[in-house]
Amino acid sequence: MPEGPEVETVRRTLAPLVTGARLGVATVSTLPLRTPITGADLAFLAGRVVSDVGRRGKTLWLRVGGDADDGTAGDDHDGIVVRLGMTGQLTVTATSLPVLPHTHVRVPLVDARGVPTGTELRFRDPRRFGEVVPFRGSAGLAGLCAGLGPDGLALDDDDRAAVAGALRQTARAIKEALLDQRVVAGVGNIYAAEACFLAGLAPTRKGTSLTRAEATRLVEGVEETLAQGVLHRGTSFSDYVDASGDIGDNARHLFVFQREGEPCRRCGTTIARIVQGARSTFWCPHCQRRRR
DNA sequence: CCACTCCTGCGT
DNA sequence: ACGCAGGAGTGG
Repeated sequence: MPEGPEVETVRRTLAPLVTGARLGVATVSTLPLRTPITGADLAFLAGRVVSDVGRRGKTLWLRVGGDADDGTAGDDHDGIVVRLGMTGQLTVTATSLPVLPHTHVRVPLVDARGVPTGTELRFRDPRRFGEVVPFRGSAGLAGLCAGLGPDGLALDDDDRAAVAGALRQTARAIKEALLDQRVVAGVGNIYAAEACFLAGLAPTRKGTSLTRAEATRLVEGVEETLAQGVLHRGTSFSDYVDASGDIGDNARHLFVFQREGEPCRRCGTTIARIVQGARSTFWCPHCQRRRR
């Protein structure tokens, strides 16, 4: 997926397209997503106005205000959470454009009288590891974000200290620890490897082996690589697109991810690939020499 | 800690 | 035919 920078790019491109817009009646495909839903589960959206598009880590949400068309009273904390999984796409598309295969949720945008405006929100996800989950009331969104650590794109000094401390406490390899959304939210397989590179640390280093200075560098590396990802509007290898359907440009700025066999951009050493926790890790054996 | 699961698609 | 893919959860 779509890791934090990609989800943030979706949020930034989606917000101006839907904020203040009124939603119509959602349609939902029959194939189950990670969390199965039906059209009835999204019926509360009809007639409501999008008030806010938010994100924490890889979790994106739309909140709606006002009351529903069916007369039931709305709560300003109602909405939907969208998780993109590996191949999810959340776009605003002209209704006239072909509906691509694997499109699972469609929500038309309508005017005050309920007349379609000609665009719709679409969630497409070939592998169906993603999900669209309705929530009602403030406790609903909080529950869906429970367990997420601080957002890696918005760390304050307290967060930085907490993340560095958590990394120094785990017996796991640092690259695997970075994938744990409870430690820091929004880091996935691309940016975990990139953060280790920027910190000059072998991805196999145990968290408990890090000095304070190394842990601080690793947190800085996380922040730097995530910020670079947003700057370049996300990394597109296959499926990722923003809310307008545009790909991101960050792949060409990566130092190690998916660069096995290619020369390191810093030292020319051949980038290596190893497997950690059943997932590929790319790294530069020279720039990330193991110390200790 | 690991292995395995959910899925589809693409490259070799 | 097989391995691999940006995620995340479960069960041993």
